[in-house]
Amino acid sequence: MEFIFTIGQTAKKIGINIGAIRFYERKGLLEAVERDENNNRLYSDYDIGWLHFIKCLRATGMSVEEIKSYYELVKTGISTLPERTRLIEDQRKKLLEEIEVKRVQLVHLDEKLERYYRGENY
Amino acid sequence: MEFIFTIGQTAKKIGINIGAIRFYERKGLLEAVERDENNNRLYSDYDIGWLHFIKCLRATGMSVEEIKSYYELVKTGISTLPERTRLIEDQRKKLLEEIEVKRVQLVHLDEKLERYYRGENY
DNA sequence: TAATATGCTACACTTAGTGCAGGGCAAGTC
DNA sequence: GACTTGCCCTGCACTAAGTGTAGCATATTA
Repeated sequence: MEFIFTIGQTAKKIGINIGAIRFYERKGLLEAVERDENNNRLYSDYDIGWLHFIKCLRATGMSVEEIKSYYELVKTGISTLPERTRLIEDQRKKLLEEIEVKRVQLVHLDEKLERYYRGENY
Repeated sequence: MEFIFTIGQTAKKIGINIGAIRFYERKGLLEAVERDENNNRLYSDYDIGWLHFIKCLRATGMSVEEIKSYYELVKTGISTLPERTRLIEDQRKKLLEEIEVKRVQLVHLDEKLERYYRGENY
């Protein structure tokens, strides 16, 4: 009961496009998974967990290239834990900055709306 | 004293790439600006203000295509104020959602870091 | 037996730019 | 006068991170 999900089921479970999964595989973010007798990909719970985390990292703004580097570290083992920690910390910092930028833009939109609500044209 | 800035000065003022400005012009987000006798673009304070707002809208995640539609409405005049208000309101909503997504991802990163700090490999 | 659903690969296309090649023009300098 | 530097021009190629499509295979279901 290890490899149980087709790519379609996997994509649905994670909330990601089938093409994106294949794309990540091509880019090396993902080991080439097992195939059934018809050459169809099969995903285990473990694969799905990792894909889920890929989605999470992408949502934080980490690039595919960076995720790949991170994945290489994961594969190397526990010795890379400090470096991985640093990578995630960096990403956390970038994410905080992005949120801050978005918040500033929110204020700008609110100011614009205020003017529009007062009937001003600009 | 109306057209005073070269494209380089303008880009610096706004904090945007020269190529991006030309790109926006090509896409119709911007009227083709005045040129000097050597065919170099010249930007007025008004142009710079609008470019600044383009940058702001882009930072909220509004697409170039949508900004173009918005610009068409601006050009049409005061009669489009309700529609423009709706567009900005929609964008505000999307932006709030994006901020929320980022915040959720921040929590995920923090959880990951917590595990890493405890020496766990995953 | 035929229609429907799902999967495969390979390739083209998209968005929002960035970077580069090849050239023009003006100012400063040797 | 020639040369270098610095800005600008156009047009084209390239990038990231996918998405969409064509053409094909296989499996289930009516």
